Amino acid sequence: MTDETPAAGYLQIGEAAERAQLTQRTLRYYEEKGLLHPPTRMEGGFRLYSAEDMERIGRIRQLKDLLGFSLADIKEMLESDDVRLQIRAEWRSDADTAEKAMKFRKAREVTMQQLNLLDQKMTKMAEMRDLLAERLGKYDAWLLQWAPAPAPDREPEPAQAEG
Amino acid sequence: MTDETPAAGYLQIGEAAERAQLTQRTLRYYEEKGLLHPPTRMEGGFRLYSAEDMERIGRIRQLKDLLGFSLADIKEMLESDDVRLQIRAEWRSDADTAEKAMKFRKAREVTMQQLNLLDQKMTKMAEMRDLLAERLGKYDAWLLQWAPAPAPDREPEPAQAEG
DNA sequence: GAGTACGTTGACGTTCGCGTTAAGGTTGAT
DNA sequence: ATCAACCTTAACGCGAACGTCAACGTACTC
Repeated sequence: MTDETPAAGYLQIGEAAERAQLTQRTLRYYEEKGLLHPPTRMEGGFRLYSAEDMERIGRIRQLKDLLGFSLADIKEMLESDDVRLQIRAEWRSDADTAEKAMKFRKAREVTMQQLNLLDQKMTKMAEMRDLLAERLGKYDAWLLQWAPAPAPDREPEPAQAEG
Repeated sequence: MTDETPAAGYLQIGEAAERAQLTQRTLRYYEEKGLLHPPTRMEGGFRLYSAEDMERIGRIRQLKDLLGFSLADIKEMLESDDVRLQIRAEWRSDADTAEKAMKFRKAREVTMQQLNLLDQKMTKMAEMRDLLAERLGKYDAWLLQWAPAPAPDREPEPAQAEG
């Protein structure tokens, strides 16, 4: 049993950082900034990241790298996620239905905003893509006609446009 | 003829900044960092931005806001654009075809990279979108069943997923 | 119990992407 | 000639998002 993980399924900050492709400093920084909930600790104080923590870290990377959001923005988005999870956790509590509905509506609204924002970005990106694709086509046409030397490396398939 | 523009079609930095929704400082900064070619100047040294300059500025905004790229990244992307424009400018020069072909291949390659990068981003964004949409659906289902109070604000149409 | 690898909390440093004076020159109208 | 509006460069400042020590504690092995 040469177990490398100190507690089943939990990761120390070193492993966690490596798997997430981030530095330890960054993880601590995210925690400091409230993007990550303070993870559980070992007796001695070592941080232990759960699978959920790792998921959340992944989300952060996504939102940052993919959409280029600031950590502040990401924090907001994650907090709306938290609302959702909290709802699931409270599910069995007998708070009256109206209250639940309120939370749901809140969560729904935030989700909607996120979705709309994403759609906007995607639309614009699609425009950019088309422009680039067209440009590429022109290059290829020219090269085909004037320099029939090496076949084009690889054709990028049309992203997801199909009739 | 109360003409506000000092030279036909050219804008001073004030107007340019306003139209581009950026600050003067930012324009100067972009120039300083090599993202913008030094614009032509008036006798006294005032910057004069051409329509092409303005287009380029627009591209920068797009790349920054939309994709969240760093200015360094954007500079690279723009430089590949410059290659393209340079080709068009040199078009009439009688450099031999082989040389042109080289440049075209170079330009093609860069464009391809940009396109692939965009496709990657779009794919991931689409995944995120689907996730959010699904989540939204669950909220709506719940609300519909348990709290038939206010009709949902507006339905976001499925961005471009069909098939 | 000594060593080594890994972790902890500060605290200061750095780069990016500008914002903000400061001090002065240019333009165009009066 | 003067004035306001606009511009110039230079330089310092600033928040975000970490990097990088320093000093010290923990965990596990031998």
